[in-house]
Amino acid sequence: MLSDRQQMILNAIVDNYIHSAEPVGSRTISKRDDIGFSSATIRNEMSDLEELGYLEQPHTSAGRVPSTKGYRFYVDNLIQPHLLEEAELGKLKQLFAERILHAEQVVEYTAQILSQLTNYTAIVLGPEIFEHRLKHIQIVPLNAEQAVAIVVTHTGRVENKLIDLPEGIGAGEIERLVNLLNAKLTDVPLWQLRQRLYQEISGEMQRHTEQYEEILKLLNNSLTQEEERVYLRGATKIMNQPEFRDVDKVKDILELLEQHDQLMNVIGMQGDGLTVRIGQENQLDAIKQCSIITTSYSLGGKPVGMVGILGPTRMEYGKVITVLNHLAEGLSRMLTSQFEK
Amino acid sequence: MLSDRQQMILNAIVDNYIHSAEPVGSRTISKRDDIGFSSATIRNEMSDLEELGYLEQPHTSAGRVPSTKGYRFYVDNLIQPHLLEEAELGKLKQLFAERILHAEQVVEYTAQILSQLTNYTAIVLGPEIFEHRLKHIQIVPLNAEQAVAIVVTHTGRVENKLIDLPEGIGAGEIERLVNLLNAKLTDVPLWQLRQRLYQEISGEMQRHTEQYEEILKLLNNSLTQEEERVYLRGATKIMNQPEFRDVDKVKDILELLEQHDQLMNVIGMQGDGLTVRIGQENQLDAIKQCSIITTSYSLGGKPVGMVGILGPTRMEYGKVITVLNHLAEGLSRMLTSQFEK
DNA sequence: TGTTAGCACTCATGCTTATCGAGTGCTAAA
DNA sequence: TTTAGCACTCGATAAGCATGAGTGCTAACA
Repeated sequence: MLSDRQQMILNAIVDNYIHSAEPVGSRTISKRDDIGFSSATIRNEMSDLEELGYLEQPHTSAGRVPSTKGYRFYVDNLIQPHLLEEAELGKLKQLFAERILHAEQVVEYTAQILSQLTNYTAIVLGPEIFEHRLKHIQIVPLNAEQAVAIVVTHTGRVENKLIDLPEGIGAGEIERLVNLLNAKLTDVPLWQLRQRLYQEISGEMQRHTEQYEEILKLLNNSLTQEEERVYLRGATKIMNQPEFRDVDKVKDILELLEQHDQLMNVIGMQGDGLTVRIGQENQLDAIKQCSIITTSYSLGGKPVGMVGILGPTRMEYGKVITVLNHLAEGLSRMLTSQFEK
Repeated sequence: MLSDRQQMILNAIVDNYIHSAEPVGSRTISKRDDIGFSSATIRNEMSDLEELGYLEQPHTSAGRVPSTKGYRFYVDNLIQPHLLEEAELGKLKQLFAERILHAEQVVEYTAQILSQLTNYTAIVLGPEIFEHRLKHIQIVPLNAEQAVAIVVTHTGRVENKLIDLPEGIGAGEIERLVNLLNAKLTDVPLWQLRQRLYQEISGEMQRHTEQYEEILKLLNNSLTQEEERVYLRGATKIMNQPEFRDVDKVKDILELLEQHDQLMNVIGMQGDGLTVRIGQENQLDAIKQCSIITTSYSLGGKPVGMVGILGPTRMEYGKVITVLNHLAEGLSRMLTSQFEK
């Protein structure tokens, strides 16, 4: 275990490095007000901390830089609560004061603000609400061959899909089917739709033509699967970091971020609650020099989505964590109050 | 006016530079099979071409590089038809063979393929169909306070918006209103909706409560304005270009591309048909070292959207123009056949 | 008169060498 | 246990130099 003094020094080094982006020397530390030792003493401790794996030296005559293990210790044990500025809090409050927005829009704004506040890349996922309950189904024929199928959930989410109509089906028949579907399936959770579709309707079905069967299949395929949505903001912020002045490094990261399905791997595979993944701890090579902090937000106590920040390992952990917590809490409150009626 | 030989040499230089990204020397040109002159002769011509403003010299003892004026002449007069490879044509055909897709999805795929084929950044706009005619309006109440308003157009586009309900309005009343709206407004072009809403309905209105007025206002505000959609793919491709190995240059460009409203300025302000905007000819500083090629695609002969490519000034103009033409034509055909029924 | 060979000149690039200084590790004294 | 002192390391920066691609100019040639 690290001694108090070692922790103090480690803390000072990480703090310093986070703000300077330069390897930290012993003298820099000994000059700090909160440290009362000479540079020689610090040097000895630093040497020990390096041996223990908390620090690294880019080369012999350079200062020290925190290792992944060092950051990990910092995040787990040393981090101090960060106070947000008035202006920052204001922005958050403003976001949560918005009304008349779809959940998706809220989430989109969230990403925007998150990125603005932290100056890092924001990734926001969801909300993936398994409890979406069917509020209304509608089929609008466009012409003899095509129609738009629309599903509205109790949360106000609207999904739509273009479908090919079976040949020779009339407007009246479609209307009858839609009425039937609405009567039988309203308030059914979307994830149950598939089985209920056949359970409830099959009895009635026999009295109708096989054309219904056709349409049901289409509905089944197209509307029971909700697409997950990822919002990405401030992807270019990473280029502000001095350690990413290299086009090749940046390219790998931005290419990763461009693929939204990959983003799910980056942010989605984390547990609920606050998670910090530092440097090497990341699976994907492209972001082994980055840290990712995520947390989940919830609806009625149940986690439904994620907010996350991607930045350099040399990230302002304290601030980001505070912002994320605020945001997730506010989002949860907002969603819950809006949809739990 | 440039002599035939000058044109030949300019063509050779641009060609060479496009593929090598290095300033082109007189010897390189004189060695080409299609040029039968010594390097000294070429040197003289190059000197003249520079004086005329078609070429530039990075420094005294370097080769020549085309100026904006040089590229312009190349594009306007020298460019030779480019033949697409079998595989490339295949990808395009495959795209146009897709069925049962919303126009937006087609456009999204288009951007994807465009970027893949050219290895540059693809920007696709639209389709902005002013002729969208109303097919169906629906209002689905979620609870006592909120509802989702949905508009379906004859092209299968679905727009939706969350609205606050006036206090004390009942489900029956909403249904009556919706029926009225559908009866009166079906087949009205969206852009006329605003005026027709009041024209047609005002007579009926007087018989109903002012709550209708409230809802009409909401519909008016929220649904008559269609949002334009920009699709961006392959933004990171610019980093493959040797002249963009500099993080600061890249940053400016990517930051611009991140703002979708700015993209409209980049791609939208062009005329119909094929447009090439080279380097300095661009308004925005961030892309003064880039070229943008755009063309419009149409529905029933009327331009409704744009496809464009953003790359370095040193762009493969011939190939990009060919691909864009193919694509715009195919898209137009596809849209027209799908929606002009 | 147009073309080309020849040659001196320019200048970015890459390599080597020297200098500088931040920072270290070790030793010995306090 | 702490710290002052000192030799040492090594990246960063600058200076000097050679190289070579490419030019412009001149003079000879067809």
